[in-house]
Amino acid sequence: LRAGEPSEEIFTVYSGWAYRYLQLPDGRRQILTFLLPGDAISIELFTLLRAPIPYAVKALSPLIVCAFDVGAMRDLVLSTQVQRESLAKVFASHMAMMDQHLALVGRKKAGGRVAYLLLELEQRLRERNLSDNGSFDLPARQEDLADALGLTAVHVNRTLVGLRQRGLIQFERGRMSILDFERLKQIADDE
Amino acid sequence: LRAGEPSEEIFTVYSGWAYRYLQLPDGRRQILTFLLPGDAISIELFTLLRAPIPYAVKALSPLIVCAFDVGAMRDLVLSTQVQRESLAKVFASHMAMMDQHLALVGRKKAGGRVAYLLLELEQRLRERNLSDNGSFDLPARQEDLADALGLTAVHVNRTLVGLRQRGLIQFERGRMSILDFERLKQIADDE
DNA sequence: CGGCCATTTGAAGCATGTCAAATATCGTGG
DNA sequence: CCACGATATTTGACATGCTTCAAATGGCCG
Repeated sequence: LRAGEPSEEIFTVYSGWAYRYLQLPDGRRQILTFLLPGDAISIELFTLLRAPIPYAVKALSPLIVCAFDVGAMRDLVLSTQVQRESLAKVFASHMAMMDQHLALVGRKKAGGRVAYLLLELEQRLRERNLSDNGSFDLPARQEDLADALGLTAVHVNRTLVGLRQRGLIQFERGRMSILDFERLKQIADDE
Repeated sequence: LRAGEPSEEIFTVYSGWAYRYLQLPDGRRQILTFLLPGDAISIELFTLLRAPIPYAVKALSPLIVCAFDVGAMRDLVLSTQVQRESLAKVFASHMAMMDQHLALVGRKKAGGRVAYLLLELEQRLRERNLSDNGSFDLPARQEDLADALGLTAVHVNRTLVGLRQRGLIQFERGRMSILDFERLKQIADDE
């Protein structure tokens, strides 16, 4: 999805990963959210019709999405009290997540940012039964993690290697495992 | 407002400034949004009842707020098509602003961050007739700007002084003036 | 097997942070 | 109304975390 294009359809991720991002005037890019299976892309389209979205979306892996007509979807999610409650929770938890990311990027150093992101991804995947005991598929390259965390790919690499050497994580091409949740959480909090 | 406390009322700012922020485990703080006259504090309470808010809010200056019963407000904003449209726009523009901030903090250096923030504040104030030709009251201290931008108060100071020496802005205790919008925009884009 | 892309590592530079002290401004009580 | 203490801004010197540039290594796919 390109920034600025209005959409007649609203999508959700069925399988695979994608990401929402902003392309800056100077060419750099900030990844705003990783979109995982079960996530809605463009949640504002639940209530906003015919609006251009102010960001772009790209797939990180082969992606299967579900497409819904925005008008029909809007009528559906506003139709009952239960639906409206659910929608409100989707918005609220999305905003809470974005707030956390801002604090992460604004106030933590590399170690804490990487640790937090890994823990967050693992938790979101676990809720969807896509994490096997801390081990999960990670289609994002280190450069993608960097663009999400406000760092350089090189520095993300150094940080990941550091965590691996300390025995906290393990990873290879396309796969990540968290070995020590406790110490990783501590790093996410402290650094 | 303290983080974690549910609220029976939803507030809007009538006059004065406030800010939404997260307090991190290590004591540091990230300011998420400056709340200006006309802004709703806690927009998720428009649709979400009896939910604890995941951030705190503090006044930056003597503050007058309007308080509304959350239940009545929710019924009101969902009552008509026009109201629902307005609400959707409030949510969407809030999310777009937060996305921009994340990109700002994640991918720009100090000069660009400060320039962007000043331009954004001036624009939001101008829409409310609170900017006199680029000149406006700024109750935030440099330390507050720093906590919003992911920088140090010292470094914000150096950056501001730099902009002043170049003749782009002017400021004294509690007041800020933008002298050269064009060059400031250029810095916000380029740096 | 060869080429492409991602990861890894090293060395050097720069932006920002930290610490400390001087100056300026504000609010308050005498 | 002034003097004082508290708080904010400003400046300097130095430390450091992150970036940049460059090259080597490794994995994957055609």
